[in-house]
Amino acid sequence: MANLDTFVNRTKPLPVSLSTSQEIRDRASTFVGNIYRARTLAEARAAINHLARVVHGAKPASHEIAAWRCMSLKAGKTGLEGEDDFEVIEGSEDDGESWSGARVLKVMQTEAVMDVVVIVSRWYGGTMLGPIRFEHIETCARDVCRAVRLQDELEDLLATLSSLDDILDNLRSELEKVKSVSSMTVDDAAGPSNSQRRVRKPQDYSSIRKEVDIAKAKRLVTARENAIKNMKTQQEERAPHRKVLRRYLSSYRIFQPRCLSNVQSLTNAPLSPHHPSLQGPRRPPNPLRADGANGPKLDVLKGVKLYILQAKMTAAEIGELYGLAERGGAEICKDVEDAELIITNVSMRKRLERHIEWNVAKSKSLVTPAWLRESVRKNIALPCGDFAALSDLSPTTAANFPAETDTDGETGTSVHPSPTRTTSAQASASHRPPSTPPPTGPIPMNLLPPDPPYRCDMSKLDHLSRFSCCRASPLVCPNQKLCEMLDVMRKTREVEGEDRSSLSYQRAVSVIKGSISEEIAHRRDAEKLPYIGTKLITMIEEYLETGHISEVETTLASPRYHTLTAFTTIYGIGPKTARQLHGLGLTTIEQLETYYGVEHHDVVTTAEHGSLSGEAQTSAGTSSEGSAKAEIQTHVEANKEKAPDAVAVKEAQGVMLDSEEDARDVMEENWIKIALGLRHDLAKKIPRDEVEEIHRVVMKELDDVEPGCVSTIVGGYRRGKEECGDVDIVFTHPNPERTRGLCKRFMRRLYDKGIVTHVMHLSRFHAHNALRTTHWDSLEKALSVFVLPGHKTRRRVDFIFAQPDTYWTAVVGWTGSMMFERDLRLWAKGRGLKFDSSGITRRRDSKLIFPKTEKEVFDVLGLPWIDPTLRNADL
DNA sequence: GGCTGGCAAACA
DNA sequence: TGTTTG
DNA sequence: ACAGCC
Repeated sequence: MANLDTFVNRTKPLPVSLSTSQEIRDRASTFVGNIYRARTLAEARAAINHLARVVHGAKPASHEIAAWRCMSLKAGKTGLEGEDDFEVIEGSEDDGESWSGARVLKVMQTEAVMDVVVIVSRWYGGTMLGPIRFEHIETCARDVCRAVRLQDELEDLLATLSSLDDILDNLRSELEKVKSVSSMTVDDAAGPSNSQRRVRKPQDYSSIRKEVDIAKAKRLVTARENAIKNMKTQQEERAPHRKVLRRYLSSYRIFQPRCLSNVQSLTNAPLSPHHPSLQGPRRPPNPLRADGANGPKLDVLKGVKLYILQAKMTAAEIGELYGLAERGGAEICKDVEDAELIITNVSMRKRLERHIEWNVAKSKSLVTPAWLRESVRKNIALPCGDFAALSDLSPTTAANFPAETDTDGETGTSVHPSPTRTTSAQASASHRPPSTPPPTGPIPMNLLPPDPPYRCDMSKLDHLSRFSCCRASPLVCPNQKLCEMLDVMRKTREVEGEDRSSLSYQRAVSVIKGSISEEIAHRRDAEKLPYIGTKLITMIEEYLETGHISEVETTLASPRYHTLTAFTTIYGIGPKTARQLHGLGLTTIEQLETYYGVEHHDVVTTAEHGSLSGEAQTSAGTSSEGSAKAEIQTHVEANKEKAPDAVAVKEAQGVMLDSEEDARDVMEENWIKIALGLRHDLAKKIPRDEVEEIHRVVMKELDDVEPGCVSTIVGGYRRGKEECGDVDIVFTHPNPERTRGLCKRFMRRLYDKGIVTHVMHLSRFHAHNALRTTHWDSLEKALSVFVLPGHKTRRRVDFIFAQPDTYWTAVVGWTGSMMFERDLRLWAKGRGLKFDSSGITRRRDSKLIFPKTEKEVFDVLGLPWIDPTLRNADL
């Protein structure tokens, strides 16, 4: 063997299959998939050849169907200029099995694997399989793609784990050193406190690797992180000088771009720092940001007036630089004119002139972000000349260097500008007292609402566009009555499960709301509108002549319509379930309650908190509940009584139900039961000022959990509704690492404090798997039931936590309205983009785009700016 | 005339 | 897996 | 069971 190996004389290792799928056998044909790493076309080709000729050499397959996706440098590019230097090279070959290569490629695209080649081999057995063969081929391909993704994720986790282990070790020994020096109290150590300085044997994670136990790896990572946190607090208590600690923390952070270790183990070629696999969803946190923004205050830049030009910067970088500037004690100017020093990534005069006048620039010192980083790191204001951002300006940059002038005298300017705000886009921003600046540094300007607000240029809107995101749709339109009638049609179609028809009516409503500024007086006013066809014209004509629409009237006269729509108002009951329940013979919500076994004390939540709410109580309860009210009293007094009562009611009406077999399926203790209990509260609209109060309370609580967060109230409130069905809030934190898992932590706290009574839905998103490696926590959300302290009525509040990079797409995505969102996606699709609330992706190459402001979301999509209050495309 | 119409994630 | 949610 | 696109 050794001889053979030397004989083969290869410079590269043989391709090794990263994963092999299960064999699929169907009528004498066999399918099996393999996946190989391939960073270039040549590597892909080598793998294909190797599989076909060597691996399958003894028993050649009839077809070796292959597809590849490689991220590669564009010709003549270095990779140093950013993501634009890269492109995706993808392709496929059928090897006689027509169309199949493309199918494999499609699977790879949806599975978002990159830098791999997938080969599905088929041994043909003599029987034609028909189209089913494509399913087999795709199954094999999907198998191996998913396996590789899991492997990648696991390797990432293990790499993190071992680096965390190292840090932990170092921390332990440091801690012991400190202990032995400072005092003799050894008793209160955390963790294994064997004082011997033993060298840790490298942890054995091979079983995790073998079992591909991602869950376990994740648990271990969390455990290590917590351990480190504990050590850190201990260390801070014991040793006031934190330099050592910071060194370890920063080493941890530096290691965090875990994909780096992965990628490099696969190839000898060092990766450019801009390789998209390092950008993309899992962005490598800048190590300097980690302890840059949070480190101790310095005086290096005291009195230096800085302006940070945000053009060509990522949100993360902006955050980092603001943090550094704050830490260095610099004064951050809102206006270029006030500044002496400009931090910028722009290196070309033309580009700069779009933001700053040339004459102004000439009087300043323009440096790259590296200057700020280095100055803070070395704790000395470095000469600017070495960091000139524009070579044209390097003389003035050096000459205008402000730190050289005596700054100590200007004590007046060293007052902190403190642009810090914890805020929403609304006027009701919750301000932090100026005396206590947040420990996390100032909030980057781009995360704050724009000042002044964007103006909506009506002339740019296309009122006859097919997309509601190109139109201005006010809350109420001149044809509101007509819209309400059409919405009745929409609703019947919806509850009846006729989606297409429902969509048509919804479109019609949105078109009318967005395109007509005056009342429709004649059918020709409506005829020119898109989505208004013959049927809609007929209805509109009838409305114009008679003031009503017969089809709407008959619908409104139908008990079934009212039952179904009433049922669907309950959280968790959609059209299908509503129809099922109706089919069971249930017609009122009260019957639903008995059906689901809701007990009355569940129902009347408001009264439960205090029987003083007699008024609210009667208005909520229907007449049939007159006796129910009495029952509640007895429940509260004597709990023993309630069970027989409830059962009795249930039996009385539920006899017929018991005969239904599948009725039991729906009966389980579930959200529907709880939602039924809360229905009176949840049906109530929330006035704007209460929305604002909820927001204030939420921000105050959040400030204790994680200071420095930014938020925007979205949803109907932001669209200007006077009364809202629920409250939606989008949050982020300038430091991306602060947002991870924050949703869960925060909900836990609110729940413990009794502010949130139910969490119906808690999620970690794994959206936007656009690149090879999985990325975590693009968006987290919680749907909750919330009660303001001191209030009685429970409210639906949705919490959405976004990474700073995706903050504005999240805001746009959650501001709505529904129709506006659908059309945003549709519009984006038409322009080769994919929009959702956690990002914008260019379909061609899966490149992620992170708009830095809400306006930029619209710019990227090529849309005119539309004010939130004009996004009411639904009724 | 045939196809599309928004979408992903979490429950049950 | 289908249903519901935003 | 409605409308638009190709």
